[in-house]
Amino acid sequence: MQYWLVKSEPDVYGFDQLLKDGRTRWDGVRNYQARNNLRAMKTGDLCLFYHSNIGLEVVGIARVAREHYPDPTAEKGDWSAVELEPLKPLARPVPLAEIKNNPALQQLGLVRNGRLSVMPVSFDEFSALLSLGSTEL
DNA sequence: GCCAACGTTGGC
DNA sequence: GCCAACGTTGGC
Repeated sequence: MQYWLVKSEPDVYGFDQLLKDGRTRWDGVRNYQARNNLRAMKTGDLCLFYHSNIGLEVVGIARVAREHYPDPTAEKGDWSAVELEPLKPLARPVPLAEIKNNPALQQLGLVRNGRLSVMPVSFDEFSALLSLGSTEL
């Protein structure tokens, strides 16, 4: 079991929309590092869902429902998509500012490289974020 | 709206 | 293969 963090702008596709849809294709990634992370995802892996640009907080947990396959939205190039389904929202969203102030979370990709949209999260980091979010699995 | 950080492109 | 120029992302 691996843990991940994915970013989305909530005015484009937010966690509420994922709850409504029940499942979605995670496509449009056009960054090699993020793509390679998508390819490493296994069915059942858990993803923290972060709202970038608006909100700036971790809002929910999703689960990998389908492993990577060629991204149908890519007209050229070697890109991948996965499918995600919602697990549950966080009881309390965790703001980026709080993450940045937490010594245990300084290694998080979100803090170290603000531009990466799909990143691995260690079990300890995942646990710490759930705890900050007053949420249990 | 600005700008820093990062990735990509293309000339040499 | 280097590096300058440019584009994009995303926090502030």
